[in-house]
Amino acid sequence: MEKITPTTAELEVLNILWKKEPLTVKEIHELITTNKNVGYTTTLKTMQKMTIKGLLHRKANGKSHLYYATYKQEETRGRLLDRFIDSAFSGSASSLMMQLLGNQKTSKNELNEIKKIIEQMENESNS
Amino acid sequence: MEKITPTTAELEVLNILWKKEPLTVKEIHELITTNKNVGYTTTLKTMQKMTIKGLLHRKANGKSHLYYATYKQEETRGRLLDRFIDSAFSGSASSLMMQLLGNQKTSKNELNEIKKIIEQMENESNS
DNA sequence: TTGCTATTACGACAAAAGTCGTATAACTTT
DNA sequence: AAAGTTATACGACTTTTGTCGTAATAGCAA
Repeated sequence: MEKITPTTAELEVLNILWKKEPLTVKEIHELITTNKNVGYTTTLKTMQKMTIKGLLHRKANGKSHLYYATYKQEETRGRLLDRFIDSAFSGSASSLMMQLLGNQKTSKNELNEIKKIIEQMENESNS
Repeated sequence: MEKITPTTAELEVLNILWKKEPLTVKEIHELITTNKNVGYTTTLKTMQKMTIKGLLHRKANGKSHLYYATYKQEETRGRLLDRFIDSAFSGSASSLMMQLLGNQKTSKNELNEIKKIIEQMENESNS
């Protein structure tokens, strides 16, 4: 039962759906193929499997279906993050943070965003 | 050539090796089996595959071998983190940070540490 | 209502990841 | 040097992921 850990391909679908829900297979496939190059049935099959696993659910809509993400973005990402920290950072969240901040690929804008978030948290915890 | 992205099982080995290097298969296997339950040949095979891929290298040592990680912890973790941010957080590092701070209850001291590091980075990039 | 097209359903295959059994080889010990 | 022990080598099998071809179906158009 506890197995809400989508794969990479599944996350592509979810990330799209979390932005704008619901969507049809066709719509999602069009968005996916702006970056990547896969056949329509591949996307369809992925989504059908996700539905069976419980990651998605759907509603008939004329001849096609409208798909919804079952689990909220934050919940799923939290789970994935925990797993990732365990495997890649030996369970140390602060190691991950340091890595993130030290990473050259993190842009200055992102750093500013992060700084804002931290300041905000500090204010909250002071009150 | 560019493929330094270890799998979960491979990361277990690397995380051990990064702490205390070099080690034999036996030593690593003993450490792995404190948490998990796998056969000796499984660990051995994993490490042999890693050696072929270039993730590990080794040195004869009497009847056995001493293993070393080829890539530094920071480099590997950076690569993994980038990939993870892409797939799980649609490429947004600040989203990940927010998730991290929202999930884990980070202490005030740790927040200050992080803030310091960010300021330091900003100064460096301004110079 | 007959056919056309869009969509889904189903099955199959390939590659990647994880696991282990058995064989071989290399030291030790006697 | 023979026997025993310990480590490695190798191959095989299983599960998970990703991919797609082909068949069936449902709604629309003529």
